[in-house]
Amino acid sequence: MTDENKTPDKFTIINELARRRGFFWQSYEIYGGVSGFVTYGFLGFKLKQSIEKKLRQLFVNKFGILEIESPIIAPSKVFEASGHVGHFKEPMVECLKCKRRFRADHLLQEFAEISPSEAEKLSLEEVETAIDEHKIRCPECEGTFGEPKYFLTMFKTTIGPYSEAVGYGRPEAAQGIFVEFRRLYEMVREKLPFGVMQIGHALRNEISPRQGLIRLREFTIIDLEFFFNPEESNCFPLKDVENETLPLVLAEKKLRGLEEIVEVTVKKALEKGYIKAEWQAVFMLLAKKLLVALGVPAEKQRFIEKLPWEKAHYALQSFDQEVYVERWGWVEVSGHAYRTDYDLKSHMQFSGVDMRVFKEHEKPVERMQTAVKPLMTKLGPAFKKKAAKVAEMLSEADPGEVEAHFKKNGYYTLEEYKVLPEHVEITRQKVKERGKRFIPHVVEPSFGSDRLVYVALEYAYRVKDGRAILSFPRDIAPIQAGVYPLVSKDGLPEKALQVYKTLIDEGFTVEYDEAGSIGRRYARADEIGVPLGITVDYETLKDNTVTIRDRDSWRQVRSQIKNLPELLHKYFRWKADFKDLGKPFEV
RNA sequence: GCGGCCGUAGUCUAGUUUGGUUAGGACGUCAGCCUGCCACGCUGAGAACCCGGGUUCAAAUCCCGGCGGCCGCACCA
Repeated sequence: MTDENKTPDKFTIINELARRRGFFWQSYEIYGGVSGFVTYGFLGFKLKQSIEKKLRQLFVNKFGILEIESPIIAPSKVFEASGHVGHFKEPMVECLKCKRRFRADHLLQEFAEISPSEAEKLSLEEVETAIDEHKIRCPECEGTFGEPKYFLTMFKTTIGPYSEAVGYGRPEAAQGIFVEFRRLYEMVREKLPFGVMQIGHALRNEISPRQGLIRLREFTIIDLEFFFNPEESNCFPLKDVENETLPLVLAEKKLRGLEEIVEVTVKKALEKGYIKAEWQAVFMLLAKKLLVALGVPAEKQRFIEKLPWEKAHYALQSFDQEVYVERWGWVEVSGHAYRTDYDLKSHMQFSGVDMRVFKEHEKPVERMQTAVKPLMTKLGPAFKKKAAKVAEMLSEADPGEVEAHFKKNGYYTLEEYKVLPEHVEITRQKVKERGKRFIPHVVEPSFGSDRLVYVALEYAYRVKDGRAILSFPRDIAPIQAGVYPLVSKDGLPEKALQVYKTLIDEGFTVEYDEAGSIGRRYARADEIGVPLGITVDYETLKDNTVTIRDRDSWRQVRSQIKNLPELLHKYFRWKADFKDLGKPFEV
């Protein structure tokens, strides 16, 4: 803490409030704390749950998206196939003089003109040799470099205590979906498009996580993988949203040094090719709506396109949804990547399991097929014991190619065997092709749950008469209502407790508080964002009415206790406004 | 990970320069009283020197290491 910065910024205030009131705090405090790990208290946990619930309302339920849960630890094969082992492990060199660190592969690209793909393949020894050969020095201070070392930002472990089997903590939940694709596709009865979502923890062993909920080593990721046929335009929700706008910052503009936001409709973004996949545009718009529902106005959001070298290895095109926060400016809250068939294709190669789906043509397509049929009566005498092997190789060969060789040379060679036209019979037959097999494409909206919690907090925070208020949208508030006796005597607490129990039975999240003065109780509730305060006063004892107080306007209305459940249900479902909750009440 | 600044109850902080009483205050919390609508008041209680080592008769204070925080650099697939 330095003296110059006496006025704390919102990040500091939110973190302090979060710790004091139990939203979240750094984990393992009794052992000095470990950076990059956070524990949510009761309120933070509830808030996070409400946010995830909101996302389910907007995305998941509407499109029949399946939600699953898969393990955090995966065998190394999974992340080798996904490309993460290759991309999370980078050779680094440190300048012995100024201690700055550089990506060794980047240095080689820049100063030794080694292509990125070649640089990636080099071993540590080769990297060291190449640096020596090209006499590469520190670009900052001309110092010499120490030995190159890998840094790996995935958490590594062994599966089984005595085992050498390497496992990794997942850096994203997406792979848990891709590896199960066959089964999931069966579960939706083999129909495209469909989506699968997973909310769960992910691990990234960050070098220096120092931004509270914004950058954690263990965090909650929301990965939604949406599978579709790239050749078929059946993005059914598109028409509902095509005239709504997205704030985009395009890569081509960024390249020219402009970070200007262009506000374009979904329709235009697709027509102009700004966004390459229809589903991606739809999810981006839904992501914008989600953030609005969490209290972040549209003008504090933007979608910034990643430049080719900024993109993840799996993405054809990707946008980061960013929210403006006070301390850091634009901060990513979700990523929208067009992953194409990258992941499924890769798992198909590594596992040998067919990840393709079959799509039936509307009408079977008929076409002529050439086949090369070995004539064993001729092959036998010609190749003796090797005849069977030759026959097998022939059946695997491309018939068109065999035929062409016969025409051109009069024979076809298979390894050391020379096959003559009389050894085989070439047939042509009509085949009906009923459909085709292809690998579905994927667009992926991926949210950082913890970042959503943080921006919801920052945007809910305001100060009124010197008091902190968290003005959460009513449906994400961790506690929905507080019930208070006006004074803690004359039977008011007993009556208030009755009201409290009634509301609990109705399924509301309610707190009861009788400590201190009524003003203090309102203040305490405002600070954790309780939208409604229900106060039992002396009138209540006469006519069973209570006052209801609005957190944001501090106005009050008066209503019958027996009507509370219905009124509150309507209010929290946005079917009623505060003024509809009762008759205006002035003290 | 590097450099700079820093670490005292839940929070903010006095004390550290110059080692020496029972580590002081405010807010919050809890209990009791009070309280007829926005942190009222009174009484009381609980609660702290980041961790480890060293120097010293004596360490919150000086030294070293670790952990953590803020800022900058690097990193953020």
